Amino acid sequence: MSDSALLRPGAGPDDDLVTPSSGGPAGSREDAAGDPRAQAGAQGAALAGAEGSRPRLLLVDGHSMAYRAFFALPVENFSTTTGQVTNAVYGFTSMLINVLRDEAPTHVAVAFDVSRETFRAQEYAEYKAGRAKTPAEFSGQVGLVKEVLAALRVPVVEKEGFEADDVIATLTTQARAQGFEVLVSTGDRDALQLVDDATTVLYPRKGVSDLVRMTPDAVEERYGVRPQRYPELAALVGETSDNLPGVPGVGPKTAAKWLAAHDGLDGLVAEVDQLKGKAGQSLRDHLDQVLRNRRLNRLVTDLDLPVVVDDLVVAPWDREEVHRVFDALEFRVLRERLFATLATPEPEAEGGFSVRVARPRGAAEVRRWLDALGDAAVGVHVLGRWGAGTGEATGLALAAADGTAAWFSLAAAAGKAGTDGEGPAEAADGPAEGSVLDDEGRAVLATWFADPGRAKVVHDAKGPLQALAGAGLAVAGLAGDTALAAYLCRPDQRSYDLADLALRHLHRELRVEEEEREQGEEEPQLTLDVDGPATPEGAPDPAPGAAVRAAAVAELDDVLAAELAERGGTALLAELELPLVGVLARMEARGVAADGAQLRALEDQFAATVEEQAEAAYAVIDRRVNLGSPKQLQEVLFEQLEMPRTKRIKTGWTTDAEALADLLVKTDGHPGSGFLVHLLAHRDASRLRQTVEGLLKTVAPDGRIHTTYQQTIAATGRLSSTDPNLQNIPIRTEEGRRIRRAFVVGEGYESLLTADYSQIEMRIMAHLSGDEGLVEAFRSGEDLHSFVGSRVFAVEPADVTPAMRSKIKAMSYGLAYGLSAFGLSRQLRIAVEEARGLMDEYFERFGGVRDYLRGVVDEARSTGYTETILGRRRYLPDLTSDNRQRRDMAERMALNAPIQGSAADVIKVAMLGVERAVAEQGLRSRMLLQVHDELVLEVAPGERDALEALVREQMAGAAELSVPLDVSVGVGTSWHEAGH
DNA sequence: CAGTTGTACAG
DNA sequence: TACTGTACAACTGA
Repeated sequence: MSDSALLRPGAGPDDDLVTPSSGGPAGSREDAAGDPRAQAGAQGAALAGAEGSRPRLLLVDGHSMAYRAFFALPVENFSTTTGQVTNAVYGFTSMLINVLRDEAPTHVAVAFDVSRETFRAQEYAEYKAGRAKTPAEFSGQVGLVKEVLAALRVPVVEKEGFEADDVIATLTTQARAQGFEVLVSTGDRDALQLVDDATTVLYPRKGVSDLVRMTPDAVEERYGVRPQRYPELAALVGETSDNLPGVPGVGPKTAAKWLAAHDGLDGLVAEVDQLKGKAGQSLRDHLDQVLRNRRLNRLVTDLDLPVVVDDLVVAPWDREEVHRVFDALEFRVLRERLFATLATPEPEAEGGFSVRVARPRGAAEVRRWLDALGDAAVGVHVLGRWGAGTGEATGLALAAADGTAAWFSLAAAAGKAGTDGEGPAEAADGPAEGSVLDDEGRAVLATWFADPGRAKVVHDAKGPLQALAGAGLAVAGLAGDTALAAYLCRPDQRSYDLADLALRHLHRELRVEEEEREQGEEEPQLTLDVDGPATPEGAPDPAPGAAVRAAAVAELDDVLAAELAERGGTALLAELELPLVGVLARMEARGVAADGAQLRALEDQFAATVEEQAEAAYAVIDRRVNLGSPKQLQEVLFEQLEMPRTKRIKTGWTTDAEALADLLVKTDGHPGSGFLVHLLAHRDASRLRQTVEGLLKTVAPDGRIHTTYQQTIAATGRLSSTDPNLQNIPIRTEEGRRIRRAFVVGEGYESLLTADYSQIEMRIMAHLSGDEGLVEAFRSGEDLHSFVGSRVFAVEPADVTPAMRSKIKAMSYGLAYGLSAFGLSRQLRIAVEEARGLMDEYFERFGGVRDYLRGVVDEARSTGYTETILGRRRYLPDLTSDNRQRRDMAERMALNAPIQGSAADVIKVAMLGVERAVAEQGLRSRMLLQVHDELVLEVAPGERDALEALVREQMAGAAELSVPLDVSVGVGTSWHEAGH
């Protein structure tokens, strides 16, 4: 196997590549996909068609089909947000899924060419020469095709020195001998020589979705010869794609006629002298070339391959890997199609959960049950709903990892349940009142929940905690959160769904495998499945499903804690993220007061401006269009008004504000420039109106806006804010700032206080890089950008002009984002050369920064991850991608992640400190909002000075850096006034 | 009706 | 060809 490779997904060197072995305990490996048990027994069952019928082998020429797809699908419609072009992968994958579905093969493989150094090129140096160089955008996709195949567990077969066709011919020959039916999917006509009664070539007619079945009759109809004769015909006619010239003056018609008349090429050659006319002479002149063509297009059928046909049994695909790969490629629809059209193999799941559900209701029962729990953390799963800072719980399950579980019905508000967040939407406990926890039982449960010594583990705890609080159950002792743990392990994931985690880390489906009643329980209507028979009252019994989830959480907690420990994240979870859960829950619950009247007045005003500007714009172009439609705007600007084209985007030319401003400068005096002015004004007002309307919709009955913080979204460790997003309230324009004025101090409080870190990212960069100049800049207390500017431009700090300062500012911040000279030149609207000069000068003066930035990428490349000051990791596998776009993107992420992430660490520490100190000092003031480097607090009467001191101390002291953490504080009756 | 695209706001 | 997010309207396609 030294000169060939059989590539299989996630296979380490020890793996038997072809026949997954069985045995080995679950969890014995880190990688769920590699768990042999997960696959055992499922072989062939997933995709196979009618069992017992003739076996069918599907062979695909990977290179050929992907290449077809590359030219069939427009590049501009297929690329990821990171810029990776995916048209070939998409087309190939789509084709593969269709063929697997339609043909239901029992065996499958994809063959690839290994290199151009084939025996054919050795015989004929011009073989395949003259082909346009493979576009780089295509080459980069071959690896991705292989990733998809790995995820689908479709074996890839290659043989050094041979083409995919030879591999296919060899496998076809073997399979036919074993009585297989064979399907060959390729865009290479050489494969037509393989066609016979048992072998069909699926040849792409147009693109890759439309495949023609080339049977012997179809070949004959199309080319006039039987399939075995096809290569003889091709030898005569030539094959331009392989740079094999044919006999001049001889086309397929003549060639077919000759072959028929002389019983093939051998006969034709023997009788070549008898041929008449120009064509005959031409053949005689080119006979050597024809014979060479025939040698070259003869496929090799006896290669020594590392696999035999029996190894190619269709295997269940790797669900986790499919998610990962399809996510990365942003193939949402395709993934849906995969799961919808090809029965999911469920390979990773080896079963569900066994639970024994008790239903204690009275105090004694509850106490006895709780006491019976060991010391291990207890999984908690809450049913109910939550969001925007509040919630109500209708029931909850507690479970130990061994499946011992209890269900507690809190069904006070039955009937309208449905959850916000991860829990299943289920009605409140259906059964009669008797099953609801009684008041004394509830009190016992409340005591247990409030006991910090009783460890609880919850999945995505913030919402459930709010729901429990709504039910009078305050929770202390949150010892784990499986969503947070998973996030810290792999912060780039799209979601941390409990079912997915259970599958990935426990290799089990989130379902009830078996439920036993607890000893002494008399509960006749238990059902075995959440979706199973309904209880007499008509509602499904929520207990088993909740119990399973609680048990899964308890079990997952152990596994994830171990994984997190390996990644050095234990303290980060226990000391930062977990304590923060409660802090965020309280901040959400508090909300921030909104001045409704002011918001409504703004809404009217912005709406009026929108109206005016729209009318004015229509007047210029003499018609009404939808100014919010980029498509219609393009028509107006570039066709009707014939303005110069802007930057290209997928759907034409951009109409974004930056481009329009450029256009305005260029077209000053142009009859349509008035349109631009009104359009821009319309955009601004319309955006502001939207923002205000959005905010108004979220004002709660208490007159406050309660955002929801997401703790597991941003890959760098930042929080995010949704519904509404309070982290992007306008501030840069005067109009926008008026919205901030509508965020006001609430009743019973005297003011709002904002406290923000100044230049925290630059300070972190100074700390991490240790650059002496930058460190000195911060220690000097001088204005940062003036200080840096004075060094870069070699002038006194006082002589740094505003223009110089703003250039420096842009550059300093850009550096942390991986800014290029090109990017800087665009940002500053200066020449690339000038930008490059600026950067060179900058790095000359602050060489430590350059060394640091370089080093951080190098280290990430070798370790696979970046790290923040608190050890928060971000894994960036694309750093070693052979695709430049992806690699560059990953490098910029690597530059930015430690800086942005460390800043996130720092403010999170500060938040814990502020919350704790406020409590310790017995202040009534409270923290309301976090905006990445800023905290907003509501000041209780008389506490202003104490609060300011406390906040400054906690924020400045949140980390020990080599430069001071400067905090600026402002106070006022609105967010705007408190700002600075 | 769900998903994608373009635009725009924040740090 | 600057990182991290969220929201919205328009458009697209199953």
